[in-house]
Amino acid sequence: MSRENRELYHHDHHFLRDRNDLPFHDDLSPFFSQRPGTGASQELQGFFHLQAASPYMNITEYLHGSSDYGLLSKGFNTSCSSPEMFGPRDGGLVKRELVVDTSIGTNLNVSTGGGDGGTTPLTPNSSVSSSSSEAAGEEDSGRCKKDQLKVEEEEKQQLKGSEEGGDKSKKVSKPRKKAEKRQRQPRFAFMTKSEVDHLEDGYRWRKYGQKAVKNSPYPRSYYRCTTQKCSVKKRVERSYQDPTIVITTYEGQHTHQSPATIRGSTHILAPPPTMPMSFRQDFLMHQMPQLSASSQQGEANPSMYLPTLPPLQQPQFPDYGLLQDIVPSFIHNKQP
DNA sequence: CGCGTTTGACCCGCGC
DNA sequence: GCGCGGGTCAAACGCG
Repeated sequence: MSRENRELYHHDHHFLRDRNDLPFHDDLSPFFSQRPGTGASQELQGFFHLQAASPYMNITEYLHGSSDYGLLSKGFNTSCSSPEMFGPRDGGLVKRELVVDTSIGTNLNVSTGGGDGGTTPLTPNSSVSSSSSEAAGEEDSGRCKKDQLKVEEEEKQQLKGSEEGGDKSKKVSKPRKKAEKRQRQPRFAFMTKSEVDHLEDGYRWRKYGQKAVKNSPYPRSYYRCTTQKCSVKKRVERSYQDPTIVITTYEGQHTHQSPATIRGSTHILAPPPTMPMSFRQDFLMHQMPQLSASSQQGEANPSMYLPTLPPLQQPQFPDYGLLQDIVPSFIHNKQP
């Protein structure tokens, strides 16, 4: 590790320890903190509050303890924090905060054991918006009809238009396909301390858009998985409050293995089968950016990241032992 | 030539 | 109804 990196490491440490104003974007903050009755000014505190107040609600427990998506969803909704992960990558330094949002999506609320998948209020400390999943469902069903009608209408108009020979706009010569309603997928957000915007996660992404973010000098980039029939998307934006923080939001589940995984790194970190595929892969890829990046280049070298962990936290896996080890350590750091 | 990025325009939902 | 902002499309462009 270079001297520069070492300095960054210390900086990062301070960041975690001292900053109580973790930066979130307006649109992301609701994912992380949805406590009713809290003002906007408390959005940021909300997330931190959760980290501190829910020491036993970490992703590892859900990986271990839940055999159904409902519980997993609950846990995700509660917000999870990942360990600090340091290591040189792409010439930059990467540290990660893991935050999971499934409040928008409905896919995770698959038949929960207790039937409380999206409706059971959690602890007062949790940030769960239990109604959002339901609402999303209703919304979806409502919108579906609407959209279908719209599509039919558009088709009619298109026919009309072609008959009349009118092309009002050059740009939109082809009407967009809207047969399929835009469905909200489960989202999964990471906060990453990184110098690079687009982080390697083992998948291939194609950028399909970029938008300026309101109240932020940094644009938001939209990526889509390049694999055919895989509709996973991700948004990448830089926090306007702390430009060193990159917020990556995944949406959807990969219908395939990651290229990096295929190349033989799965035996090192086999995620639990209970975790949705994309979450498992993305999560692990994000926990092991160095690994995924290096394995992608055919030079897997776990020692690249192992030394960054204290001896006791060095993974004893197979399996996801690393997560198990790291998450509590991170949380312990948060304990007074 | 294929693949990925850029970028302006369009779509759509939502709040007022 | 209108405006705003987030999300997406697709043509143009760049690069290897």
